[in-house]
Parts: sequence; structure tokens; C-alpha cells
Amino acid sequence: MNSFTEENYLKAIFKLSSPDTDGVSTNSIAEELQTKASSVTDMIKKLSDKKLVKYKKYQGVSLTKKGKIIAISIVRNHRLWEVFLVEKLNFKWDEVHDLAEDLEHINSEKMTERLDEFLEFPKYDPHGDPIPDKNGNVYNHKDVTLADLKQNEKGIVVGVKEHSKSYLNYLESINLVLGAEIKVDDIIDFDRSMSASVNGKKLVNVSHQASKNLIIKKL
Amino acid sequence: MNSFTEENYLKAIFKLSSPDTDGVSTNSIAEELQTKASSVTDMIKKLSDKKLVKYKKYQGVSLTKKGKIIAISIVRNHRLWEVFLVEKLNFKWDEVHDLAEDLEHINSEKMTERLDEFLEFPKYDPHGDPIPDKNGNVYNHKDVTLADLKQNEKGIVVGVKEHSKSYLNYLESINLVLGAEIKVDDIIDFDRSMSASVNGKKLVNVSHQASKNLIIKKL
DNA sequence: ATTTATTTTTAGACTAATCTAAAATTATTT
DNA sequence: AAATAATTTTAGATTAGTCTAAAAATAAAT
Ligand SMILES: [Mn+2]
Ligand SMILES: [Mn+2]
Ligand SMILES: [Mn+2]
Ligand SMILES: [Mn+2]
Repeated sequence: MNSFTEENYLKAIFKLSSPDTDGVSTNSIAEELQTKASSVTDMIKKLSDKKLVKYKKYQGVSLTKKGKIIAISIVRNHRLWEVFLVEKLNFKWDEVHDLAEDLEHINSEKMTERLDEFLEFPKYDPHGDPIPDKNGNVYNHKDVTLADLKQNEKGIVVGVKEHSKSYLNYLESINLVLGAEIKVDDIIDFDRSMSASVNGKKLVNVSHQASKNLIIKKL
Repeated sequence: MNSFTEENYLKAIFKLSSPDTDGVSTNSIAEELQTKASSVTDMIKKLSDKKLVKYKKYQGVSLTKKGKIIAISIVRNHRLWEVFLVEKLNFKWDEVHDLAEDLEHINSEKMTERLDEFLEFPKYDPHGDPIPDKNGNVYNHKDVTLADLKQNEKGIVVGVKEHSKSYLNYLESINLVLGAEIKVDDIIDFDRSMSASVNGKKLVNVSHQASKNLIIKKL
């Protein structure tokens, strides 16, 4: 079928695609996959031959229907495995991404559906990312971050936009985990940092860098 | 670390090694891995450079301590994942091998140990093969097969030597699954086929081809 | 509208793993 | 012990994926 490498390219293109812009740039894919633009061009040609992407020289790429289906099924796999690792094997949310990067490429529709069932059809992964259903429908969060809240506004933490271990560890240390209620007490004009209270109780200080990566559902 | 391919070679050499004979032949590895002898020679050299096998030209190979540890950990992984697929995801014993071939290469000691714990430290996989413990100790079954039983002797099915879907399916259809009690009623001299009863009840006919691949604990 | 900068593609080389065909070695027969 | 057969290794090619450096195309600045 498709190699791990091809699958990673499809996933990257999917991640970088957005409804408004039409083509994903070679450089952005190279950046995402930590590789060189020339390598990306080569692979794009290959995926284009396989009808998994639409490609016109110098004009960027986009996924075909076929390519998108594959990309989404990989994302589905990735997120289901992350749930498994956290819920069943007691991993922490900052430990599961790399393992899921490998597990996601084991392609078995049967295994995926059984896993989904075993996990009782979770809607979100440990980072709050939505798990595509078996028909490939994904329902993304509205993109409101803590940084968008104004003074005295409240919200619930529903996800993160940044998945690094250091960020996730930090969030956990100040109890800003999924489901936490946060209220903005004050915003410092100078650096846009916030002082906020979590679950009504404590007072924490959060940099703009941190607040803009925390996805919030407004209350 | 080591590539999937290297790991598969180590596993093959481990499987083909036996306490009595000292070197595994190039051809037998090629046969096991469905590849050509020349490819095997190339890979052996590479593994030798990495000190994972001992190799002298034309004299066959054997695993070093380092190589053996890796091979056993892959086998451990393989068999634990097979248990997971059968016990937790309700796969049948004939459906899990190929998936485990992929899952076994995801190397995370932490995941393996957590999985082992989650599965409540199983001793055997769905085919009766022993699961190496975390220190690499493997306790193999004594190699008695149904074909070794004489008339009127009884035994318990504890494993299979052949893992093909067709064989496993066939065994299941005549209730010769792990734990079944079998009694040899009659042996036909001509083709060494047997008529036998399973769990005291039924009467089945088993070819020599089938009986010699069924591992038995004598009663 | 040119010039300059940035992005993207091509050309050519490299590594891992594989193969076929030929050569070298070891094993088996006569 | 020589001849033949079987096994194993080498030589040389191939494919996937990657890289650097140079060329081509597009975008931005003057
Ligand atoms: Mn992830
Ligand atoms: Mn995630
Ligand atoms: Mn197996
Ligand atoms: Mn097994």
C-alpha cells in the first residue's frame, strides 16, 4: 500500500490544509516534517502519481479525496492509540505522542474499529483533539484560546495547540488540565501575560506564549 | 537504533537457533524471511559489524548476547500484543499474527511492561507459545506432539507448531483448541492418521500432517 | 519595470535493502 | 582423490528516500 513515509506526508499536508487557503507550500511541509524542500518536491510527485494529492509545479499541493481519507484514518488511529495509552496503560498525556506516531501506521480497519469499541467510542484524545469517526467526519473545536479571553471572562480548558512535553508538563503543574475552569483576573498590557484563577481556587500567572496555545470553551 | 528489517533478521536467527547446533545457515534464514541468500549475507555482515551476531564466512551465524536480548524482547512484544488482540479486542487466534508482526517493532520498554501488567502477566500467547519474562527467560514446552502419542494415550493441547490461518481454523472447527483433552483411539499404519476423541465426547480423524503440529502435554 | 529576494524545482550523489548472475567455498558422490 | 553438487559470497544493478548545490520560477522591493 503506502509506506510510512508517504503516510506521514499525507498527514502533514492534511494538518497544514485549511478551508480558506487552497495549496500547501513545499516549505511548510518540509518544516513540519523536519526535512528539506527538495525531498518534499520528490515525494509530492510520487503522491501525485498515485492520485493522493493534486499538484501543479510551484503552486502548492492539496489532498485528493482519496488522500484525505487516508490522512484522516491515520489521525483517527493516532488519537485512538493515545486514548488507549492514557486510559488503559496509565501513561501521562505528555508521554503518548511519540508512541502513537508509530502505532498510527499499523493499518487494520478491523483493529481500529475494535479499539474504538474497546475504548467506548471516545470523542476526544488526551490533548482534547477530536477523534474522527469511522466515516472520516471530524468536528474541530472552535478556535478560542485563553489569550482571546478578556478580563473577568471564564472558560473551560478543552484542548492544547502545542503538544510538547515541556508545555504539557507545565500545564499539569498548574492544574490547567482538560476540564479545568479558568477565570482571567488580570491582563498585563506590557507582555500580554495573565493572572488567572483555576477551578475558583488558586491564582496563577500565564505568559502569552502559554495562553495562546490553550484552547478554551467560553462560559 | 535497529531497523525493522534488522530486527526481523535477529528474530529469524533466534527462531532458527537451537542449543545443539551452533550456526544458523544463510539459506535457512533466507527461507524463513522469504528472501535471497545474497541479501542475507549482506545483512549478516551489517549485524556482525554492530556486534549483534557472530559470523565467520561460510560458517553460519549465531546471536551474540546483545543480539539475543533484542530478539527475545521482540518475541515478548509479539506475543503480548497477540494476547491483547485476542483477550481485549476479541480477535480470533488465527487473525492476530500479522498484526503482531507489525506491533512487535514498536520499541518501548515502558509500553511493553505496562501492557504485560494490563494483561495480568500472561504466561502463554493465544497459540500456546510461552511469553518471555521481562528478564528474557523463556520456558518452552517439551516438544511432544499428538503424533507422538500411542493408542489409548491421552493428552492436553498446549500449543501449535504451525501458525497458518488454515491450520488454526481447521483445529477450531474440530474443537482442538488450547486446553482440549484428546485421546488417541486408533492409529492407521498406512498413513499414520489417527482417530481420536476430544473432551471425551466426539470422534475425529486427524492426518499425520495435522497431528505432528499439535503440541501436547501427556496425561 | 527592473532588480533583488524568496521559494521551488532539478541534477546528481548517497545509504539501506533488495535482486540476478557469476565466482568461491564447502559438502557429497563416485 | 577427483568430480559433481549444493551452499555461500561477491559484483554490479535497482528502488525508496534523502541530501547539497545549482537553476528556474515566483514574489517583493525599489
Ligand atoms: Mn499526538
Ligand atoms: Mn493528541
Ligand atoms: Mn505470531
Ligand atoms: Mn503466537
